Amino acid sequence: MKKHVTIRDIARMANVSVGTVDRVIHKRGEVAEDSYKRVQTILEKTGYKPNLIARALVSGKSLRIAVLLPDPSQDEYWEQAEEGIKKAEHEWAQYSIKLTRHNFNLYQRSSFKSIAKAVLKNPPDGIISAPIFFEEAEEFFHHCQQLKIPFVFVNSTLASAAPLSFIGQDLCQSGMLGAELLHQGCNENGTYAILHIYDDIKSSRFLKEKEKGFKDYFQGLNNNGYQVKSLDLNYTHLKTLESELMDFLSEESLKGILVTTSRGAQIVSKLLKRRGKKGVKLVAYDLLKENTSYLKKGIIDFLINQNSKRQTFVGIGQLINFLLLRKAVSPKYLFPLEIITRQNLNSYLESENH
Amino acid sequence: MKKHVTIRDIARMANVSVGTVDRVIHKRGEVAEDSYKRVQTILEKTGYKPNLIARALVSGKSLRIAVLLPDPSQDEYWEQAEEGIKKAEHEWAQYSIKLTRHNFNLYQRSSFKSIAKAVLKNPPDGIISAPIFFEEAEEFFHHCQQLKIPFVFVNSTLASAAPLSFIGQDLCQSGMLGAELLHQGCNENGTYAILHIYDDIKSSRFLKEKEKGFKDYFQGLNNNGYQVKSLDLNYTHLKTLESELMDFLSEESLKGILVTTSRGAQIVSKLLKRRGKKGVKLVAYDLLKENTSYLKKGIIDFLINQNSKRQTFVGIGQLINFLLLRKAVSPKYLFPLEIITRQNLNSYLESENH
DNA sequence: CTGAAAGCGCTAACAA
DNA sequence: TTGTTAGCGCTTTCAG
Repeated sequence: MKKHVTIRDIARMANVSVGTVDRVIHKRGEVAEDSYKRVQTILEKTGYKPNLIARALVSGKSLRIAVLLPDPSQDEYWEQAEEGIKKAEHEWAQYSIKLTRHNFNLYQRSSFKSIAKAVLKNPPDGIISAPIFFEEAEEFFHHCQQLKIPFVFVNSTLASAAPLSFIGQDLCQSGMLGAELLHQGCNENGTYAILHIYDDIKSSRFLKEKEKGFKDYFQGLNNNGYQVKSLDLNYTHLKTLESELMDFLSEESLKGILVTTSRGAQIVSKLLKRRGKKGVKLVAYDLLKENTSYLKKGIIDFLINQNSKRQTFVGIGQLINFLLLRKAVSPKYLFPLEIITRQNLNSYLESENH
Repeated sequence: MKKHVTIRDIARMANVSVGTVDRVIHKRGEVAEDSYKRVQTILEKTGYKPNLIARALVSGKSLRIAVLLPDPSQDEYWEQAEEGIKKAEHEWAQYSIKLTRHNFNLYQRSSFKSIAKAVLKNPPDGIISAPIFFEEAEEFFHHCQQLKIPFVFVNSTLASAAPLSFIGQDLCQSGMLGAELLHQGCNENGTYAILHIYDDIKSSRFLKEKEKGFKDYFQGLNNNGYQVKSLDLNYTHLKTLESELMDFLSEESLKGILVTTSRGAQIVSKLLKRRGKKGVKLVAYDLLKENTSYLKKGIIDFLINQNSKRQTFVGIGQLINFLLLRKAVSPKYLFPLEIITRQNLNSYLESENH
């Protein structure tokens, strides 16, 4: 009865041809004012919805999307991100999407700069990236905006760059969650610490957001029995790092530690295992191999999953929705803060397959 | 260069027409043996993948899917399931899918029987359902199988019925998780209980799986300091139920309770609030309004999310993938066991919007 | 400025 | 048993 209205239907109703209707739908001009208005009203009145299937079919032209992310071989987190890219590639194979990798060195801002530049040698239809290096990213994506190349961010964002979409998590809330996981259950007074252990001092920008949440949580308790510490450690001198950490762990009142980086989690886990847990809780991030192994052993109590695989998968999807299917995309796509324990770990690992 | 192989390409390569190729692809016979084999080999050699877009476009016929689920107005869990159905309806609007609701009474097996029967008055192309009433479901879905109507199950399954796909969670593992959440942190000895509070005694089948996991967890600890209890209570006499529960809560050694049903969670929360938490941990299921409210108040410590909304959403998707896009669907689609606390609740509620 | 027409890849009805 | 052909709804030339 109320079958789907097609472009043909409205052409008939407006006494014009399908070509004209298409012109007003895509606002590509060359339409007489009155025809335009006539078509426009009918479009609205009928609530016309284009058939995305047909649209995708006809535009056999293959999109080219640039993947501007850290080298997956440098870091397991970004290796998982690459898996999401691969999965998307497979999922959207029908649309003959062309993804080209542009991997930069995670620890070298100059690398980002040059690799990013190379992307524009042959401008793609869209870009997926992570603005890890603040200034460089800001400059580059401003340039993209001028070139009208849409881009999405995963993992972290850059408000000033106004991406088509940001796919990630609320980092401040994530810090609060970390605090809660350390503190809940045995509501003991004591010292709770947030540890940042990294290579490049400049990536700390995002870690500070987690730290804010962490501190806010304890502040909100209205209880003076807690001491909150934050510690920034540079990874470059492993020996001194370890001894500094051992000092830290020897503190009697220490009740819980949130480690914000994956490297950090591995080091702290190792040391904590060596000296014995002694009631110190440990919360870390992401389903990396070492992390899940320490989780199983009971050294790590909880993991918070950022799901980098799904982030990139969704990111590519958003880009395709926008570029190919011309669907609306939400500017912010925040993932839930997933809590992983020994007992639900497998359910997460297995559902990754979907 | 290596553009996508089309049905036309292989027709040319096999010296037949597209019609013949189509016939062998869909195995609808009427093809000479040698043509068949020739086409088949070329199909395999080229690794031909049909263009799902084109396929969906041409089959303009609208699928009719029957939704055979409990009345959403009876229960908030099933209300959320209905939201997933609505979301799917919206998501797939392009394909002009027709969903017809057949809601049965959650507390009345006879209702299922008659409503299910009505579904077959005008046989749909596919069915999404939840086999809550064992015998009735078994009989009905056997019938569906004979009629070659594919069906998917959400929430719980029926192995003997061999659904096209089951979308849900591992209930036994879910029980283990519940146990872990109660027990972790303060590793105190004491009594841990699993409570089933329901209206219809026969739905207990699924609850027993959770109970098994719950018990297995404590058994696995190799520690005699724990006492594990399970309690089955019938909801019909609220007054006696409450007094029984109060007795139960008064036990000194009680450390934690896992409540397996949503009604149960509300009653236990109320009572626990009245008499004071006194260190008793409470874990319940699902993001229902009352549950989240008790979670925020700190009466409930953790919720395990079964995500009925996404279950039905995915279920419809599986059906459409199979019926319309002819994609392969996995017979089991297990969701991760999501842990909800005060600090990540909002991140889950908000991500529902996607 | 507008309309007619040729496809995108696949399906199915109809001829041969 | 085969090949031919007319669409599915939309986009995009290319003539008027």
